[in-house]
Amino acid sequence: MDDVFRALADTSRRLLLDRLHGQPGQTLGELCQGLEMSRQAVSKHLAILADANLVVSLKRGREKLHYLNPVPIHEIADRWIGKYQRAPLNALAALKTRLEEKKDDQ
Amino acid sequence: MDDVFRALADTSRRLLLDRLHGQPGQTLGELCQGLEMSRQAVSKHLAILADANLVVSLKRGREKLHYLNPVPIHEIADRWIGKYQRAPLNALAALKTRLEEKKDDQ
DNA sequence: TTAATATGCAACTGTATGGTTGCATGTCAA
DNA sequence: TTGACATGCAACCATACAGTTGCATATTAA
Repeated sequence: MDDVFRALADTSRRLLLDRLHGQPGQTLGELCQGLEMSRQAVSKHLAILADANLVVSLKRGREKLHYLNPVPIHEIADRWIGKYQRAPLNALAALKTRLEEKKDDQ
Repeated sequence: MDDVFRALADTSRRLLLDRLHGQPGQTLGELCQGLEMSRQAVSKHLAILADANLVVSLKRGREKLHYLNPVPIHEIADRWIGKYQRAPLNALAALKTRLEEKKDDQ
């Protein structure tokens, strides 16, 4: 799961996921279009995303088609975020008002 | 939102969130107990979490009480993960079986 | 006031990371 | 077969980052 969090930490990689979500099966070259990065930079990002299993790929001739794999994101949502969904929002709201009352505290 | 993803990328910081989730209002010293890190390392992590608004704190005398703020996590779940929840799992499953059929691709 | 406690700040270090350039490999088309 | 195209690999660079050590500041208690 660490791989997934690490992979998601970078804006460029989240952008790539976003693009693959919008249009699945894009090649490396297609993913590069419109980006400021070099092809090799994109390739490295894709490798990191693939290591985290967030992207799977399929070779077709000299091209490589890339697909978003939402499963790790689902798992994070279920196993990790779910835990914090049950966090006491009301208790925090009360704390926040206390903090706002005496703003000098930082 | 970038701050939040960055903050969540580190295992130690997720551990700290976990501890604050289990027992809210802990001081820096309390959070250090049982960890291998130095106090300053924990302090830095807390600063990063605070920048991302994942942790809010409240000064009480010479102590500083730390609380988990689940709001940014909720926002990520709603605004970001929600988008991928609607990703076509079936299409991917089909792709995966294709990949497994000819494993030499990778 | 003084000592102990709790935290904050700053400088420094090693390593991870994002990015580049250059070249190699593999595949398609003429 | 030859050239163009798509991708892969390796070395290199600058910066970010996690962590440390050392000292400063602020609060409590004797």
